[in-house]
Amino acid sequence: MKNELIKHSIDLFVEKGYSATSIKDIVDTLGVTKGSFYYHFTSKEELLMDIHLQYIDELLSRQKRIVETEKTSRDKLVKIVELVIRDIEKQGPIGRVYYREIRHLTPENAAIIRQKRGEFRDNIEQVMAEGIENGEFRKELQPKMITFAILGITNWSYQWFNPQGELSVGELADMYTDFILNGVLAEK
Amino acid sequence: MKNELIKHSIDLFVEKGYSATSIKDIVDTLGVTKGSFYYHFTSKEELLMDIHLQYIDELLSRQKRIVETEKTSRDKLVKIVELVIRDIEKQGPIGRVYYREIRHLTPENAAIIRQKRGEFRDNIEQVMAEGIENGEFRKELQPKMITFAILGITNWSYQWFNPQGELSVGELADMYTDFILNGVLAEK
Amino acid sequence: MKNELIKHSIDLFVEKGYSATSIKDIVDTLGVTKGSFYYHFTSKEELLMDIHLQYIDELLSRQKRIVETEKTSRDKLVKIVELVIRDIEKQGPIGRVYYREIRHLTPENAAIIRQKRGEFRDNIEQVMAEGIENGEFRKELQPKMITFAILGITNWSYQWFNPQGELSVGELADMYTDFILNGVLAEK
Amino acid sequence: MKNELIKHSIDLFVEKGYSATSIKDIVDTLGVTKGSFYYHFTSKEELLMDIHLQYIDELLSRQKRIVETEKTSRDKLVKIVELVIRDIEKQGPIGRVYYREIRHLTPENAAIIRQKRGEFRDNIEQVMAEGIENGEFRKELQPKMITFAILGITNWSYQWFNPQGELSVGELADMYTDFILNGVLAEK
DNA sequence: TATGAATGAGTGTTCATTCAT
DNA sequence: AATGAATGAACACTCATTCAT
Repeated sequence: MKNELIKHSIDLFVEKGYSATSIKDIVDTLGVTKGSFYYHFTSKEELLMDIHLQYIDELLSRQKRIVETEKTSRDKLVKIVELVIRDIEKQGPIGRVYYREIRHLTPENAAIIRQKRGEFRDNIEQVMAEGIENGEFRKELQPKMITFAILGITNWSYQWFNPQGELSVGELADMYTDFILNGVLAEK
Repeated sequence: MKNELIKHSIDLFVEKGYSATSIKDIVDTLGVTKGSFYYHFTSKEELLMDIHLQYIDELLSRQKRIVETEKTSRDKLVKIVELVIRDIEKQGPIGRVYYREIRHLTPENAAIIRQKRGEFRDNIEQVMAEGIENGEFRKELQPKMITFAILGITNWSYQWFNPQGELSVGELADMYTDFILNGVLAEK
Repeated sequence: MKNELIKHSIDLFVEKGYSATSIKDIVDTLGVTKGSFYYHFTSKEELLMDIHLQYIDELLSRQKRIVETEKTSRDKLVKIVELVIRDIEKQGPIGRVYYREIRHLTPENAAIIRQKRGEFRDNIEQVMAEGIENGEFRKELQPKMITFAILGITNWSYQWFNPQGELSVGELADMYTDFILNGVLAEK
Repeated sequence: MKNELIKHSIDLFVEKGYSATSIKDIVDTLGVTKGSFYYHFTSKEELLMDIHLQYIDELLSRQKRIVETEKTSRDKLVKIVELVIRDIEKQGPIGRVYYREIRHLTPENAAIIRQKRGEFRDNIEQVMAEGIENGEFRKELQPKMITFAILGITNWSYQWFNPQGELSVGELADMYTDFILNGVLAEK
């Protein structure tokens, strides 16, 4: 039930936004009552926090595995980009909620999520820094700014990319890793 | 007065989001009454539409001038990226409202804005296509996808970049044009 | 201008009711502004009072002439019924406002109108009483109740009768005077 | 609770009219909150529709029984008049709301009510037509117009008759059936 | 005469939340 | 684990009225 509630509320949050989605909207799609919702969640915000946590925690753990497994900075970067892009299909629309509704969390909860987001970003930044250091990436790059640029490319895809369209997530991932590598790889 | 209302509401929409900002919030910051708001706007949504129109129309007209003035595809691309990045400082926080709140427009109004967004994107796409054709840009690039990547980089900056921070908009623009050019320019 | 305002507001009051008609509705149909309305009327209620007064005063004066002019009770009654029925066409929809919106007058103004309504009713009642006394009408009738019955027949016509329909006001008046006379005239 | 709300709102609608009665007025008389009102009704108009339906449905079903039970046209007519007049006391002031506030229903709902009103009128018309055919009523009568006259007499009573006054509903009913019969019965 | 801008109280309605059952 | 009823604060919006110009 709790998972059902989460699943349906994500769809609604994507479609109408968190503020514009009422508890009634959520429970109506499941045919249960509001009281039932409040048995499983103490507040609407707790639900939102659950969604955020679930998403970022999975992303972080998979990112960690990549960093530990891959050898070269180049491969680490490629795999992380692929992770985020391919997730558009797998995790579905949750990503859009994730980037948009953080301001509706309480300051404390927002801080927790921001910290985890920071971790994810820091991990990319570190890959960049290592790559620059070991000569894989160009020396002039500023790891922090390039990280934001990469996140911009990938996150923005959640806004416009349709996995059911003419391009598959795989093709999009290939295209973008290619583009990014061209921007960062040192000339041979 | 109408302009004052627009200005203050942008700040509030940035901070709390459109749905979470009440008309009362807006008029209170100006010390006027709700009745006054409704003298100038027929609805909250009209205000949001005004904000969207004002923003995209200015962007479009400046983009048009760039495309007409600059000679090479490279310069066109550089200037457009600069236009968007430097706007973070000039137009201030309005950009964040622009990308986030479109779903609160009526379908008709949203369609109008989406069409103008499409124009802006199409213009970049055309610059890419021209550059590829005349040999300035790499042959393998897909104009459409690269355009989305560029928009991802620039738009995402509205989410995190602080013009009062250690980096100026000018420096960020330089960095990003450099990164993008590296990704698209054909080897010499 | 004042007369224009009265004329258009009657139409709106008929259509939507007094409460549901706003000053804005009224002035919009004339293309003027609210300030203009308040130059001519001190309040919305004053307008309503004007409408009531105009209507009842004309009715009363015409009724008075009938009572003074006609000889028999029967003719007095017939002419009064005709007066009210034929007015559906002449005065148009004002009658419907008259009977419906009196409760939106201030108590003082409502009292004035009710008193004039009372006069109109009393005059009919007196015709009935005279007719009974002089043997024209049946002895068993109670003037007061019959008066209300007659007013019911005539006033109700304002609710359903369409002067542009298959029946003319003249025909309706004939039919109803006939029906009423059958109910009240003493057998010969 | 729902019934309580209906009961109290009828009183207020009678007194001040539908438009001039606010939800707050209604719930304040019961000491509950607006939220509670909206738990039971989806809108103010739904409440108005409920009132209309409740009234006309009962009237129609009782009218139907009369038409099926009574033998002569005369008796049918007498019983129907009595039904409406006696209802002033039983159903109380609801009748006044019924005839006055129909224009505040949505067009769809108004159509439903108007159709039921039409049925009630048609049933009387048919009694008239039968009575004329079988010789009980005068040949010259036009069933439709006489029906409106009868409805005028009875409905108007809702506006002025006070069941607690000097006359009882029974006496009023007798008086009016007598008056109407005099107007319609064929001479013997 | 008329306007345009503003007011402030009020309207119908929504909604997150509570709680006895 | 879930319901049905209720709350109360908030919301977008309306409107009669005022008033300087």
